[in-house]
Amino acid sequence: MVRSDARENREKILAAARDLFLESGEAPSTNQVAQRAGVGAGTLYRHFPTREALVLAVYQDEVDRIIADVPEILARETPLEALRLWTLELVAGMRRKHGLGDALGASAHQSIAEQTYGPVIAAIDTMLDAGKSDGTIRADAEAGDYLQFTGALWRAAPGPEDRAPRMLALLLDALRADPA
Amino acid sequence: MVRSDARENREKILAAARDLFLESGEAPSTNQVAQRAGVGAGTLYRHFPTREALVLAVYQDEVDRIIADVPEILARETPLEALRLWTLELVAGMRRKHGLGDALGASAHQSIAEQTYGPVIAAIDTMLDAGKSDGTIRADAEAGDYLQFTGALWRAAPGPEDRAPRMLALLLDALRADPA
DNA sequence: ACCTGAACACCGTTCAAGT
DNA sequence: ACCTGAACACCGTTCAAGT
Repeated sequence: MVRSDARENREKILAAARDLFLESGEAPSTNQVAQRAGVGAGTLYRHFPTREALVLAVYQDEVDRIIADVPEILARETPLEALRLWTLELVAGMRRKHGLGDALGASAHQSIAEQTYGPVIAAIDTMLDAGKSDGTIRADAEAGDYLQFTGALWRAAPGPEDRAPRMLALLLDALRADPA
Repeated sequence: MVRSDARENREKILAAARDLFLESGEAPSTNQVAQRAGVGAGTLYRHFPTREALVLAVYQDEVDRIIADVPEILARETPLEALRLWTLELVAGMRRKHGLGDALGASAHQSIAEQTYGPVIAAIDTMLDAGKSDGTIRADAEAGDYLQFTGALWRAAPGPEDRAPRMLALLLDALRADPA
């Protein structure tokens, strides 16, 4: 049985992590998060056994929200255009949450990627398959490769000029089926 | 005047950082590096005022080595093929040094990217320009966008199967000039 | 059952004291 | 001029003691 105070604490911790990150743009320390949430450090570690688990939970939320948009976009746009619009959303979302994983280390990053991998791949596959069916997307396009490429898009810092839209156009050019 | 012991210490510290990283695959702490190099912590900070500066120095070495290969490759290969071979080298080099920057944080990552940016862009431009001149590479190809995309290649973990060669082929397809 | 918060081992960095 | 290494403030994580 989960006590209601435990459930509330979990939410308070997640909210504190999100808020602190939004305020500073830097990944907050676990002790900072616990203090902001008004709980002891041990309580944080009861709910999230490791810093990685806490960051993962925040990411998962964002990714779920973005994935949920796919059916609607695909219903009203052509497959390639749906892919373009959705990818811009993904890029914006990843940029929002990015710094969170900064203090994490390679293996932690990888396990986070693995946890969120399946659903995102499924979302991309939905759009790729639609394009392969109507002949607008080349048949050998791979969702895994595509996802990997999107990483390059949100890492392109939008300084004076955002490279992402132009890079995305180039990438979609590569995916377009030959008119042959 | 730089004393010879100071010059030697600089080299010892860099070598220690490289060795420790090679052994563990994880970014070593500055105190670990100082101990391995056989110098005090303060000496390390005299030569590299910040952890970031130390990591940057190790990266710079690797990048310089890779850039130096461009003229030779371009002399014996077609521009697109030179770009392909050189990019595979870059991917291998980046994968070798990657974990080093793990503990660094977004702003440090960015300043490292900026420091190494110019020479790498120049190297890519050499190859792109060669291809634009002979009409094999589309005229609107951008070195900055290309470099950004290569980040997605070396981040593609070579697990059971390395995605990088196939992703690179797709990317080069996009750069190829229309036969129109 | 769940919580608190002092404590642990470690981190990057500093600085007084030495040569 | 350059070096050493103890010390500082902080980190992620643990665990005895409380309710």
